[in-house]
Amino acid sequence: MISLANTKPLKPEDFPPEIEGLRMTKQRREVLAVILRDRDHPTANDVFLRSKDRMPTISLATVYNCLEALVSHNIVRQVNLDRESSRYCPNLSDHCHFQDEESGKIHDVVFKEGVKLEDILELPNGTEVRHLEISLKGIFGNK
Amino acid sequence: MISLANTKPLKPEDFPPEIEGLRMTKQRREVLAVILRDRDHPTANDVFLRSKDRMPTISLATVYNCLEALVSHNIVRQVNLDRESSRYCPNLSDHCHFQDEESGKIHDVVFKEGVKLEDILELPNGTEVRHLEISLKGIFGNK
DNA sequence: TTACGAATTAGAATAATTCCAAATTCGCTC
DNA sequence: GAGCGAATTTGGAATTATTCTAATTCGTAA
Repeated sequence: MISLANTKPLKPEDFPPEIEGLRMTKQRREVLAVILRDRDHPTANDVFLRSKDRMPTISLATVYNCLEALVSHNIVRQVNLDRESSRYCPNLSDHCHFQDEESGKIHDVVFKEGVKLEDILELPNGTEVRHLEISLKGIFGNK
Repeated sequence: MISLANTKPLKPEDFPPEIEGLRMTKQRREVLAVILRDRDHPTANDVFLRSKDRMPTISLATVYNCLEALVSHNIVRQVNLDRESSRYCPNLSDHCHFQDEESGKIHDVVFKEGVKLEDILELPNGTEVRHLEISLKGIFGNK
């Protein structure tokens, strides 16, 4: 899997014609560019509003379509915290999310070196973990 | 904090007049009884349908009210998986949730003895974790 | 350039949850 | 037990995020 996590394409035009088997249309480029530019875990509506700057005709439905395409092709990750709207994250590496209750900001948090799931959870034999989501809330320390 | 996790009150009438500072009304008793009886992580609507058996006049709005009262008084726990409706769980001890992708069933999973958050996550100094939610999906092993 | 399947669009539809205002019930005090 | 203010319940309307639908447009390949 290629990772766009650390690339900084300034323009949607910079994307290749296809990523992870997904054909990159104008709208998908724009949506992806927004998510890679502002790494602040925007909601679908945030992405919609920001995309409209460069592409005033884009519709909210298209943003949802694009997000769903990007997520199902493992190009961006969908993040669900509580019952709030889904957020989108270009960081594909294993990590979890910490929502600061004062600022509302969401921080990526990584596992300590060498931590494995089997070491921390009591899982019955034969269990196959396909998805894992860890979310935290509280006060996030010194930045 | 008292724990109702292992009690098995057969009748709502068995509850004391007040739990965790929350006055137990007829409806709150009924809702709590349902959650303690069938420990299958029901949704608000599930609770509503089941409550109607004993209390045909209860309304969905009341079920939501009762659930919110029970949750905010730490009598039951609200569980959010993905974008699905919230589910409710009488197990207040530290645990996480595993949704089996074949059966749809939700299993409680506990941490291994002695595991502490600080040991597994890279959290900046001064971080105060107030809520933690871990959810897993995949195939749940033997039993 | 034409044709075809895929993608986009606007708006309607859906589903979970919350809000609201009226009716009821509760816990007290007399 | 009657009266009273506060809390709770109720049904229905409102809200919000998301999905669906049907019509249009786009992109590519012949």
